[in-house]
Amino acid sequence: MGIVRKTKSVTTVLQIFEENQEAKSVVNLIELVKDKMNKTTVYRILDRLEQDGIIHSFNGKDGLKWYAKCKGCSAEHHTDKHPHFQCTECDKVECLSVDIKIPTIKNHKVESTDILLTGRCEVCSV
Amino acid sequence: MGIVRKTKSVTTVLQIFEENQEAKSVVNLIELVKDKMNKTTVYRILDRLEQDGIIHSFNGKDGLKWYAKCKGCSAEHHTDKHPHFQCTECDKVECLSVDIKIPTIKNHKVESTDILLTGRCEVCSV
DNA sequence: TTGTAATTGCAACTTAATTGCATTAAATTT
DNA sequence: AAATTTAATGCAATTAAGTTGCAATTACAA
Repeated sequence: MGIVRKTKSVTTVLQIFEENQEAKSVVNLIELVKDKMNKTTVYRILDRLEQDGIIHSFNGKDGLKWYAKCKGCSAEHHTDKHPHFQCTECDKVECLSVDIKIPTIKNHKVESTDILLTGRCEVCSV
Repeated sequence: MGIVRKTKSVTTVLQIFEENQEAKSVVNLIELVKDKMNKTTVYRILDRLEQDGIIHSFNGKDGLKWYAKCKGCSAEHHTDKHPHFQCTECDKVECLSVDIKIPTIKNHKVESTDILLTGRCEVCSV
């Protein structure tokens, strides 16, 4: 179990993810709530929210950790095979709802799949 | 252009990639050559080799940077859409030669694709 | 209201990666 | 073969993401 007590900090972080579906980097999140809580707290809350399947994490193009709200995950069944798209121009990340087929790999037991597409987003591809 | 002079350090790093097809993390590479060159040199050589299309880089499951030898890349045409597989047990990374179809994303100009599969490798899945 | 254990703040720490600058050494020219 | 040029390197310091230990705080159940 991740979150046990619904503290002010937890509520604050959750609100950010509920405002829109956009993924956020930890760095970005820390900046957003820097007047309300410590960065360690942010890391720990994100950990717990992910354990509960409320949000999911992935690495952005620069290796930084990003989080976004899950649409159909629980603590037990944490399926997030959807790909992410990061803009090379504005760095923004979107969750994509396309389905990508991964073939089985001989002699390998694939447990998770991380797909990051990079390029120009709608706004930046003008 | 990346590499201009073929120094001892460059040769040393290249040899490592030629020994086998296995991908190596920068941390691992620095450790391997720590008696022969400075870590800054390792970072810079890897940068240059990648610019020349001799090796390619990607992020491993922990966000660390990994490098592996390219099979059909040049400085101009750096196509590396092959996925990578990292073992959750031994951390080893392999380049996979399977082809994964990425659908076009509406209003997005996809420039590159990074796919990282994680799970148990052949050795660790016993 | 009180007890207790989860949560937080803070400072220190770890580690990957970068930077500036003086020095060294490939490789070209003389 | 020596001189010249400048790419490449070493080193120390720095930046930044992420972690840890511990004391103080606070949610919440009894």
